[in-house]
Amino acid sequence: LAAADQIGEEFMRRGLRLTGQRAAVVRALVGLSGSFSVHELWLASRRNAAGLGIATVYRTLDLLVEMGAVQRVHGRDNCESFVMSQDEHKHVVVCRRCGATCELPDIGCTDFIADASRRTGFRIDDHLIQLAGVCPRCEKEQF
Amino acid sequence: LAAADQIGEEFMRRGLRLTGQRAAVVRALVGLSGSFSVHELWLASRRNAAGLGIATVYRTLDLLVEMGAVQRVHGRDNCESFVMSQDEHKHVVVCRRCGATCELPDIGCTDFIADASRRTGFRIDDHLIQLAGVCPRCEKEQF
DNA sequence: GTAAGTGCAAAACATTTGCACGAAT
DNA sequence: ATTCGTGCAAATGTTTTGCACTTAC
Repeated sequence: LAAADQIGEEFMRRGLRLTGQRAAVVRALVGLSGSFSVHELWLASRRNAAGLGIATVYRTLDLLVEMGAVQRVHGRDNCESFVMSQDEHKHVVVCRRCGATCELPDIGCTDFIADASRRTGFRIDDHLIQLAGVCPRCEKEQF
Repeated sequence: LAAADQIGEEFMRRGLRLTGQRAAVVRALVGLSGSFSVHELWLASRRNAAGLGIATVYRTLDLLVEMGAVQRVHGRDNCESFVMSQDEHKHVVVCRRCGATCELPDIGCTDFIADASRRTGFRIDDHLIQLAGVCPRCEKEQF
């Protein structure tokens, strides 16, 4: 996919080496649909690079988050999932059943945030908005 | 505080015993302003109950979350903070500097969520909205 | 050639659990 | 009395780190 190449270039741009292991993680990343755990990403990456250590996945994931290619998904309790983020900063809807995700533009929540700022007096400069539910496909497949 | 008593009653109502340790945790809880970690709650609770084990704090915190008296606070990365929640389900604004929190009513985000549902086709039944910024007090205290 | 990256194993944490003892009803 | 709750310590699971070895540049 083109997305993988784009991320690869971003590594270079930042003066980071695009090693075989990092490329393997990135290729696995774009192959995974929806949200995933570190462990899942590790398993998927290993198919592209035998013997890949999980520590490398953690280290690469840190970089990917830092460069905005991946973002953390927060559940009501657990927060150990991630998703690839197509663009800059988007909100995400996660399917509680299959983990599928869908992104949403910022537009629409600005009023809400401005109002919150007005009510509380806080200077609000960051927000975490994540919706959860059931995706159309799972909805159709009955229970 | 009255809040502590109210939570104490909720324990009884659920057929749970209001032990000295649980009361100590609750008293510490209402004393803490803003968000706190498990460890911080443990330290504060110990002042009310010497020798209190951290396992008990974890267990009590689970109950408090279950009964809606406390909710988890999600940061962009770490998710190990909690806040006391006055009412049912509210959104929270957290001060990145001092951890102070302020709650917001659901009203205002319903349009946004309805729109998200329309756009994505998901049946959305849960949402996590947490804003971050700087509180008025910290803002005044310069840098 | 050299700095950056990797795998491995150990360490560091955070959280949960089993169990014998103590406390509340 | 009997059940429920607690402390302790061990177990668990996850993430980080130190270090010798390797690799991309």
